[in-house]
Amino acid sequence: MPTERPTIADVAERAGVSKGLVSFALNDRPGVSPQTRERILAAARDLGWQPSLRARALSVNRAFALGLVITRDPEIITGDPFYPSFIAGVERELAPAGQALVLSVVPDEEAELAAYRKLVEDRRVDGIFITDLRHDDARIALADELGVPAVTLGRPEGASPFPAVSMDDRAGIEAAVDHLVGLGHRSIAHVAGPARMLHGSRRRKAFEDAMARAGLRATMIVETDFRAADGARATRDLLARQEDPTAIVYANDPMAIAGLGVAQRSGLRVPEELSITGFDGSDVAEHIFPALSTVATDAVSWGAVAARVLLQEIAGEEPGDTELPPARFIPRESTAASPEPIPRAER
Amino acid sequence: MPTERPTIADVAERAGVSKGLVSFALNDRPGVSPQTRERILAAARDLGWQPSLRARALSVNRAFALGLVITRDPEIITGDPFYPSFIAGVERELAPAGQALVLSVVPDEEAELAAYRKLVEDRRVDGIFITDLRHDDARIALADELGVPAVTLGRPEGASPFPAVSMDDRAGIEAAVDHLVGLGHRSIAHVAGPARMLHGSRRRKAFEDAMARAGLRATMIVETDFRAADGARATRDLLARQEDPTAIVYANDPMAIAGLGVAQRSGLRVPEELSITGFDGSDVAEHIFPALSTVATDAVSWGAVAARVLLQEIAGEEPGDTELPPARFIPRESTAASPEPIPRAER
DNA sequence: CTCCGAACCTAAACCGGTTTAGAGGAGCAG
DNA sequence: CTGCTCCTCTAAACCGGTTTAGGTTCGGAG
Repeated sequence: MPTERPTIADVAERAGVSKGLVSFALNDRPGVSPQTRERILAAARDLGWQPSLRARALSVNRAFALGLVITRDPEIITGDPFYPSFIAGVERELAPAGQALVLSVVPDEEAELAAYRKLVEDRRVDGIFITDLRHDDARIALADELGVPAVTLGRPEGASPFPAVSMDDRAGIEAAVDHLVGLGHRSIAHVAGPARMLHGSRRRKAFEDAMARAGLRATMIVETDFRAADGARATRDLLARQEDPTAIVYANDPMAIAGLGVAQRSGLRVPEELSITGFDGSDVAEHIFPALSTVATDAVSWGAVAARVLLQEIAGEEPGDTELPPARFIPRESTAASPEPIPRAER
Repeated sequence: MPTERPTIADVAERAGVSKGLVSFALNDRPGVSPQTRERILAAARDLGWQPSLRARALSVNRAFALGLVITRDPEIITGDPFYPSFIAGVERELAPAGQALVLSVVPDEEAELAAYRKLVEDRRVDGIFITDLRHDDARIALADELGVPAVTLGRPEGASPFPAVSMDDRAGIEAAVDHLVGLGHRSIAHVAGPARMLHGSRRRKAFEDAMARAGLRATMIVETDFRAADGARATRDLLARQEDPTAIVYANDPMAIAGLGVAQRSGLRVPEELSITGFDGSDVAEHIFPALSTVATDAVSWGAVAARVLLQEIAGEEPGDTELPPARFIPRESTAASPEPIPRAER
């Protein structure tokens, strides 16, 4: 049976000083003579004293934890390559700082707001991550109302009192389009994410801009919910159209992989007859056949930097916005020269 | 500016009673007259009082949180379909109970033990989940030493003081083998998980048993680290052997998808020339071509039940071991009748 | 020799709850 | 009327730290 864990009072007694002085010594604060400090530290060591995070939390009014809420239908959360890496990056910063991550996974936006509110009102966390920004994102106002430090992944549309950590995903999409145009494609479609999600519409805009710059019309765009099933549906839609795309730019990898499945199933050869690009650099995308050309984002760094910024903010500094290296396009096997434009009927 | 949040003392003053009585009233404990109780509740409501979790944590010596440590190389964590669903299930139980989940993601086993220890010694959590059991798992002893309630996913090998929540994954593997044998396959290989992970070796054993029962020899088994890249490597190994498998049973979906890629790349038609099965029922597996026959596990329920058991344990009950419905095999398109056994040379 | 300030330290308040010991009053039995 | 019990409630201790106000001691300046 583990004997009662020693408290600061035990240390004080053993060192023959007052509680307060022990606290000073242990926190490296001035006003303690070197000998006494040494004696106190020795006593603490002898007793195997460890600070009680709870007592500290109560007296200094800090949680020593950060909060993240992920909004995903639990049945379909699988397959998203972003969060696990992001969290690993966050952890990389938090662990050495003695902070922890409190995670909530909720099914919808209503529950999301409630979860953030609860986390903050319970004072479980000192700051929150706001990921997957949406248009008119209610979380910005909520965090502001709650007076909690926050960091946003990407810059929100309106004014935001919080620092943003952004990664230019436009560059990756543009590079993908440029790559395809360079291969002779002129009929390029885009399977977009939800328009209400900022990165969904931003990638779509990037697609449109890149097409325009290439002198092409971006007419074939299908909106999805980012899920593999919807990526498959969107691909079927596109392949059923009059004007047949010779290339499809997907807003994420799971949809691209599902789209590849649809194309292959309908007898289309990839990349000979249809080129495909993904987004997010998931592990498995590299190993399918043909290997998926995709846009890699460094979610690990994103998490690490966001965590660092949030900690700075909590510490009272005023970190500015941060721009991470842009997402970069990785050509692999799923993209190739555009086929001769042969009317579908003759195929 | 949010005015200072009211404390229990404010409520007491407004209701004209002592702090202690307020605490009694708010916790529905006997010894408070109905009128007074009503007055106290009204006062709390008027002031918008909310309990301070921190103060409560300190006085009742509880964290109101559970801990989970995930061990994965951050660079390759992506693609694992299990944890996101598992966590969603956990959350489903925790949120209504007013509990939170503290998550750590660490790169290796050493850091894993340190993370658990830190979580518990900091008293950040009241109980821990032990997932991905290994042989001679040091975490059992650690949890025992720390005296922290725990729940294991699956039954560990040795004696364990903790309740286990298990899902029979053997059944799924056996069903997969039976399915393949029924299709005429006799040369079936297995791409296994790490032998030191319990579910890795258990699935392998299930494979061997099922093969034996069918009167077949389980000679073609390759061990991997569960990652897509290693699944691809294992597949190349198998396809390079003398005795050519007509079917491969993979220990998880990412490896199966990668293996499919390898097969297709080498010109093998799936399922006509090679049948493939996966494990875990990831979202995307359903949408590739051919759609992956796989074994579905209900990770969401697993999380929910594990959380419930852990909460019971913390509440002082002594929940027994739980057995979830077994994993079940879902035949799709990646499995078909065995090809005629034609020596490779003639193909 | 006196006075002042710095250095070191103690005692006590504080964070915001829970819990215990016991006070006071009402109701009831004897 | 007395004594006992039960009910309701208060005061204070407690959880384990941090922080503040203030008390000693000592050396050096005047």
